[in-house]
Amino acid sequence: MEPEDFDSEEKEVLSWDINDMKLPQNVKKTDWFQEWPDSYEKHIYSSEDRNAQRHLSSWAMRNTNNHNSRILKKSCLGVVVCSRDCSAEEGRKIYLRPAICDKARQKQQRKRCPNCDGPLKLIPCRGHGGFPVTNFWRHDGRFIFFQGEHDHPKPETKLEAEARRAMKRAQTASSSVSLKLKGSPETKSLPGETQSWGSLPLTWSIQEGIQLPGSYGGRLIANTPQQKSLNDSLFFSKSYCLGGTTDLVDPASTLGPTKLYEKCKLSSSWIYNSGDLLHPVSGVFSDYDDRQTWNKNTALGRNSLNDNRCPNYPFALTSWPYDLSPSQNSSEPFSQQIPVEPPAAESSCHPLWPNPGGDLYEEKVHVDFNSCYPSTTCHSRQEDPFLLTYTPHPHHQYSLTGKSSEWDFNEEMRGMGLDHYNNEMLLNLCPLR
DNA sequence: AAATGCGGGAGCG
DNA sequence: CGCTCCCGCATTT
Repeated sequence: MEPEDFDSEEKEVLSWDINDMKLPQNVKKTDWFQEWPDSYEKHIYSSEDRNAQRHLSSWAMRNTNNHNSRILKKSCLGVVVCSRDCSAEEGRKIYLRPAICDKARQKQQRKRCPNCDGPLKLIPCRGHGGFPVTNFWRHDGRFIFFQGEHDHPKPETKLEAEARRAMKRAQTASSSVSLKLKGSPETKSLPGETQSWGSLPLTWSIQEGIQLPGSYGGRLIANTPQQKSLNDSLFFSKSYCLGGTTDLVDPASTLGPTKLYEKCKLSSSWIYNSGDLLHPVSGVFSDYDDRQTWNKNTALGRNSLNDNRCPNYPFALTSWPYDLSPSQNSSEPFSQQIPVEPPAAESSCHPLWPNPGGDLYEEKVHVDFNSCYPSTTCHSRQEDPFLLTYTPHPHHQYSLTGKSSEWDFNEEMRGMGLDHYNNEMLLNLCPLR
């Protein structure tokens, strides 16, 4: 669709900027939550969207003070990699999620690579003209507006990271037991949480390859119109890549965040339709104003978190198959030689675990499958880092150039039955098997 | 323990 | 002056 095809009202909805005094309130369709907003994107979410309410992102984003209480600004922390650039089984690289808390992050960097025990290092995000990618959120009326962009490999999602930690703990516990039995010195390795799980081959698979249900493995986001309306199904759709937006790479992404942002402001050319993203750009959310509103909504229990019936496992798997889209061809040279992918997912184990942590985006997951449409189209360029990491075949290494974090193996996976992967994944993921 | 959000304050153009 | 980033604090998860 061409911009010209929109009437003035539609243009208003498409041309807003997070900094506008007034944001469009005549939004007919809200967007499905995007876990991995990349390139320059703008989205309008329902104020009832839990993910949006929480200003979530699979990218490791930290709050940044912009001295504007109405607009929440968050900047990307990048990704934690092995300084030795080691490869795990089948060439998988280590991409850990940077801790959001400064203190925790410093602590994290003192830990060792779970795979080779080498030192870890944080690769800062330079997606915005050399500076960290920024996301903006603003609550306004019944909507939550998002604006932002990214350009590097994805780190593991929050859920994955949590899962990994949980797994590590479990491992530690079990190794302690075994140590006592065997008298082996594993416990000493606790410098980094990674160690414990690092010893588990399976872990890697999990971390990298799997997405947790909860982790709004966003990569799978579905953008079909139908999906949008299903707030409660959001997670599900994401996980399963039901909708599948097409994340396109916007040239603007090469610009710095600020410039992009400005560029966007100036041009109302993006076409962003909630479900159908014609022109993805990174986003900023603006729902701040209505925070209370959502809180109320949330309080109403739209999505009860207690609902644990969602199948954790399935989600994880789903992501892959759907991540087909070859990257967003980002031609941008990644400043780091290291592919910043999403941090390994700890969550990988989730599938098997009875809802570790219990808070994995719970709610939505259980969601109605009916409402989801497994579409083959899904996929957004950015896939989950994990997904990427998971390399069924050694030769499937993905090249992380620029922002694109897509791996070739995705292509291969395409066409393969999901079930097949799921099963395999599960097996691989499950350290306890 | 971490994640999140807020806001003071410093540095820079 | 506007913007960004760093840092500490408080609250939530």
